Amino acid sequence: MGITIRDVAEAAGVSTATVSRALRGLPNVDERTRRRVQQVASDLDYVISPSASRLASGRTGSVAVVTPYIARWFFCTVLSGVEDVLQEADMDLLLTCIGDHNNQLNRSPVAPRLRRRVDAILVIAVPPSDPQLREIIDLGMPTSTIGLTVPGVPSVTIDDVAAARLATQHLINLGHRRMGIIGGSPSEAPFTAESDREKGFSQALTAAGLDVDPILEAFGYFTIEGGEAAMTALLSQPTPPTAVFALSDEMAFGALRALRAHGLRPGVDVSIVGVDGHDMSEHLDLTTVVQPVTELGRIAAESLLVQLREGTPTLEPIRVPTQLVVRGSTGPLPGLSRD
Amino acid sequence: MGITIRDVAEAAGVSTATVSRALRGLPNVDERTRRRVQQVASDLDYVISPSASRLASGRTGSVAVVTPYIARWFFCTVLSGVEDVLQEADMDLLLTCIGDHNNQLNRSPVAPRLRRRVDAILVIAVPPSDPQLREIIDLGMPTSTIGLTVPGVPSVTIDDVAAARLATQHLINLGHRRMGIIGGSPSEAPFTAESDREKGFSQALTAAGLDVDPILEAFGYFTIEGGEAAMTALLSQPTPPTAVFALSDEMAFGALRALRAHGLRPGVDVSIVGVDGHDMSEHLDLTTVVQPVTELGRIAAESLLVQLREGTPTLEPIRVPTQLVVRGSTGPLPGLSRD
DNA sequence: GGGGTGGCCACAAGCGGTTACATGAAATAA
DNA sequence: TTATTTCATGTAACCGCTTGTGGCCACCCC
Repeated sequence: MGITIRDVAEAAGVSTATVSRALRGLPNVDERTRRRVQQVASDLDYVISPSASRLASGRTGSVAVVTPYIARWFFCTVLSGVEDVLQEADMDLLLTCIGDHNNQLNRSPVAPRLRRRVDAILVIAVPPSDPQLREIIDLGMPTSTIGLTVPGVPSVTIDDVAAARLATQHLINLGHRRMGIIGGSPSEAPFTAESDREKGFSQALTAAGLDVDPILEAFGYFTIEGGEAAMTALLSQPTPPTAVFALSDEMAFGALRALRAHGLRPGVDVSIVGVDGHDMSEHLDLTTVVQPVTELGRIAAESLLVQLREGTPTLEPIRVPTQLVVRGSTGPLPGLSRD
Repeated sequence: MGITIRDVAEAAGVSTATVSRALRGLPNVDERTRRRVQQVASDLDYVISPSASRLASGRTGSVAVVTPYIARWFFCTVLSGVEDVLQEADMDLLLTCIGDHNNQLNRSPVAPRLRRRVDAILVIAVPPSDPQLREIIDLGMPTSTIGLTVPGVPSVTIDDVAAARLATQHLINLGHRRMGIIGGSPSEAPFTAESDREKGFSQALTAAGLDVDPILEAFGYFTIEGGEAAMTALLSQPTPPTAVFALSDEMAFGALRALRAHGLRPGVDVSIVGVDGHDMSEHLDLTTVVQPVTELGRIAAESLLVQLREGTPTLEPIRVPTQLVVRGSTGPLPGLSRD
């Protein structure tokens, strides 16, 4: 039922080899021949068979995106940037989830789902210690990571340490001294972002001559509910923090909610700052360090395409700048004289 | 560099045909032979070449998901359900965006991105009048839609009319009489959900003997900002509504924000109800009609797989039940005597 | 014991492209 | 003029799997 390259060749009066070259824009084809072939192909409504092309050439023309979550803001936003670039480049995007997506364990080997099916792989924000990540890297094909850095593998991230410092310094500048932090999870399989942001927090405090009080750290597991619980825990301290740095906006949303539940006003009684630039942060009036997430995906996809074309990976991690956006959830230390 | 079926055949002392049948679980293979082949294949770390298999069999083993947006709650949540099922079924998921994703126009033909590359297509919530949707249907391959219904094409949706009735009836039951609605956009290319929900709204009002006042309809374009603007417009009426039905949770979020900006308390001064069951709705204390979005994707994928296996599409639309979840954003008509 | 009847398997012809190599003509150099 | 490139195109051997056809053998039934 399908038109084949042979039909086009016949109709154009050339060999299939010429049709192949003409349609793919290869050199050594007479311009008039090329145009004739293109015309015939489009008249016949010819569509190349990807399977045949892939089999013969060894290239698949597709890129896999591997992610631990699909239905979470950061991940689907990255994905959307990636999709945009890949579509532009006429590449297929093969999407696959690993890890415990949707709270279900999914630890089946990922390599068989990828081998021989794609030319390159893009991995979004999994913990560097993830065994499935190892599998992927061991496949030895062009790979790039987004939101995490693995030595020897190209990556695109923000400078998480700097972002956290920025957020924390903002709180320090507002006069806060007793600073809390809402982390991801207690050390097991941390994301790169997680440990780096904690590091930045500590650095900023230390630089300002402040102590890092481990009692003021709670864990929110990067969810809203978790953030709420963490904030509640912090508020139940004998001397609660006056300002809290949440490692992600979603946890900060939960924290805001906990504040409200305690009758405390964000930015007045307690300040909260997040990291992400989540869509909702503006609407919840959250101060946050914005990272250009769509761009992260776009840049990673683009650099991967370059790598595919040139064969030379960009090994130095690509760092994308962030920006502090001050909103109502942060304010001066209560009782601080400002007149 | 890759191990081929020939290597396996040699090592197992059988023909490639037998290897092919053995590994795919086809009948007419001796159990002992099958086991031997499987053993050899796994010893050799053999991975079948999808391109070759596709070329020879004509089946691609992949399903396309076509969506107008990736980074929006409804769409990525559906996608995650779809991915889950497809992965389980060992099918590749080819993701492609159409329409104006990320506010950029993208009206390039979608058929060439799909033809010969997938066995079936899943389309998420595009307007039924979308020309790209026509293209897809005209491809004539197994197709199913999620969140919209096209005559003759299998679909999975909620009963949008009923959902809207449910929401509206809830407001009526609370004593509200002057009801506003935040719609998508003024009539041009409406989503199925859009027109159906408007219909349900009208039905409920009419059934309660109330008028549908066109002045109390504003448009929010399914975004938070749009919802906020729409609510602001409604509030500027000489006689603003006491309760508003928003066609989506995201628009309802915007409406809540507009209320707050006007110093009005949701559920006390003005009631707001949405549709979706968005992740954030609980945290924003929004009353909403919850639709099981992940399930929508899951069910659609499953029925598509059945169709692929049996060859018989389920033509009657599959309707998934919804549920009204009452939260703080709706309350009795202000001034209504309740003692 | 001859003619089914199945079960298991090998043979080999595709599937629809890509690409190394060959060819021949025109252009250029010697 | 002849030898040498250069360019456009054709030839044909794959790429690695699937599947229709047919062979062989064991078993069964009259």
